[in-house]
Amino acid sequence: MNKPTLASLAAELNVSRQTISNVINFPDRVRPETRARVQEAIERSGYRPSAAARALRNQRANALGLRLSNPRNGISGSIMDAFTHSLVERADQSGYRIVLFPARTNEEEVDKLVELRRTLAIDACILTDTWLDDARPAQLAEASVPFAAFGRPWGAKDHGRWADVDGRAGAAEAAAHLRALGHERIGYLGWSDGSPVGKDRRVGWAQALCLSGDQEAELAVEVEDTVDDGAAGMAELLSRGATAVVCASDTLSLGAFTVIRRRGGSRQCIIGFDNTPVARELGLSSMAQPVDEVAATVLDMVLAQIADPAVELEGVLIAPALVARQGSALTG
Amino acid sequence: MNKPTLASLAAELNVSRQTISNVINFPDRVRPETRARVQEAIERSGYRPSAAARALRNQRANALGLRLSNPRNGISGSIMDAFTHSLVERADQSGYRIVLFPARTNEEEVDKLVELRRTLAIDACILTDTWLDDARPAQLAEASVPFAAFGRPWGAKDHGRWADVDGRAGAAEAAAHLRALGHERIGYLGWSDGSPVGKDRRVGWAQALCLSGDQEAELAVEVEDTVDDGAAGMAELLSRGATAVVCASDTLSLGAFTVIRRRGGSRQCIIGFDNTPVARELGLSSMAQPVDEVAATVLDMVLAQIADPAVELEGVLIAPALVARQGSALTG
DNA sequence: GGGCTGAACTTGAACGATCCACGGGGGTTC
DNA sequence: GAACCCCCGTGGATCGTTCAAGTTCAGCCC
Repeated sequence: MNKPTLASLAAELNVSRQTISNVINFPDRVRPETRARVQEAIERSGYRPSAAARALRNQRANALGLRLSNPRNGISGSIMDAFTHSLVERADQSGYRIVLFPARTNEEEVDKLVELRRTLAIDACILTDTWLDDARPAQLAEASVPFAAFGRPWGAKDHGRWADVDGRAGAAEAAAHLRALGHERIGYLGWSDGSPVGKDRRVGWAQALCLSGDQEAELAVEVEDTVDDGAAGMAELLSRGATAVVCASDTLSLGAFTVIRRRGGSRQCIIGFDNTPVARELGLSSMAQPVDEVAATVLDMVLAQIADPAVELEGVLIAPALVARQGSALTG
Repeated sequence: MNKPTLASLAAELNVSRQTISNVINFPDRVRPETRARVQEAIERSGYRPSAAARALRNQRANALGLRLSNPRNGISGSIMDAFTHSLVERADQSGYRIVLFPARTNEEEVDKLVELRRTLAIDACILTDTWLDDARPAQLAEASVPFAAFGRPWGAKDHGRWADVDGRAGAAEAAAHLRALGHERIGYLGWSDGSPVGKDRRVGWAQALCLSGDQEAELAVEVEDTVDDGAAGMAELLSRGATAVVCASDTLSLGAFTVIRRRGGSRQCIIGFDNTPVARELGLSSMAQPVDEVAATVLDMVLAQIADPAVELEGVLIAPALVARQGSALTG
């Protein structure tokens, strides 16, 4: 009834611990008939190698750290949720577990990561929500904690260990789609927080439409990321003659939608960002972030670093995909 | 530059490993001046005890397993998100980490939990999304994996290791609130999936209003948990003379809202469930689930079991709280 | 037949923290 | 002053796995 160990199994089978270890880790080092005998015993006894003992001996935890980010700004929180899902699933397939931990600030996050790494609780980590001049990559590199980030090193020195969504290309595609629908004055409804992500999306929209500086200033409105502000911004854009809009988030596109709807317009003139459940439920078009590809990429990056700490990597940009919707009979 | 260990620190300080270990784990066993000297050295060198070595020696991982539940049904996914947040934060304060893992089915979840437990990767686990005749509690008990569940053992034998939200009380409070606002025909917009959670909420609504069987049948409409179905259900309820509605979810209440709004009604006659970001953004009232208390309770329960595997526990019901909103100037 | 090779398996020694039995010094008690 | 206890601290053994260095033995060649 006690947990079987290498030693107890070995005694029972009259072979050495090492032979059993080899059957598990290097099967071809063992003669086929011995291997079969050992494997049978493993199955029968339900033996599982102790992760703790392995971690101690190999100096490797087979785990990755992930900060549980702060409750997200409203509706758009679900991107991180989806990203976490992909990451956990793919990590699992590579034999890695994800360890969650809380942190209120970036400093606390780095402290905890370094601590987790020292204590052999994780081998590497994944960063999210990178910001202008984010200090975390440099600090982690300093402490030689392998990492990869979902998000560019905006402004900071390029460390190459990141994957990000190409917001510029996404906004450009959205704008082009609206133009293909026949719209000639297409507005941009963005964030006033000065975030690099927001600026990037705005540039994509302006470039796709080949706008002059004056035109861009006229057709872009930047507000806080709330439904109310989105509605107010949309009203403003309509008054400036826009007939369609590219939004920096689904929160804003929801606000825009409330205005369009009241005036009897079609929801097809709005394209949001992130393809959240709300957009799906309301039949609003949105740019879907390729979180699965991003998760796969950052995972590959940390695994590569674990295998070879000196490996050189290069950042990767992945374009989002337009999910065009036409609403539903009832709520249309 | 190498990682300090107990042995290396001990050699440097001319004390034994045990003394340092005592300073960390049982400070009062060591003379104050020795303690101070050791603590200083710990700070200076940045020494951290190896979690792997500890786990091996103590047969305890200081970690809890949590299945990353499947992408949730639309808008309401955020409850689990909030619950996870609370859990991670509180576990951290007790020195426990949360290990995420994916599972497609309940069987796979149990298998992985038993495996994680065997390999000493976790000490216990948290279950969520309990369902009618859920087999997981019995299976985990069988494998002697300590656990606690967010959700009652609907239908199954009461194992006592759970905390849940009292949906019945919540729906009753919502109904009473609407009546206090002067409504006399208050409908219920619920799920057609036959879920025990949904039935429970419906019972709360009916009891609070002292409805007869006929009245209940007339004023309750059950549909799928989508915005469109919610809108259709609300239209039906209005045609039956209802002037207000208690909804089983914010998804449904959003659907109901689209109908009420089109007819120029006030959003105050709608109360949803889960207090999701969408409800907040749109100024809709909703019953907020006390996820923080639930997380605290289940955490206490697993810690108690880790300390004493034979401990007897009793399930806990916690009432949700009404968050009354009145909309905003713009979207009102 | 001596020596070499390689396959198949065994053995001892880590990894780093904690438990346990014990030792030496100092004080108390009879 | 001898027996006893308490406090502080020591060193060995232990948790379960894997690495590195053996050992054994069959097969082969000159």
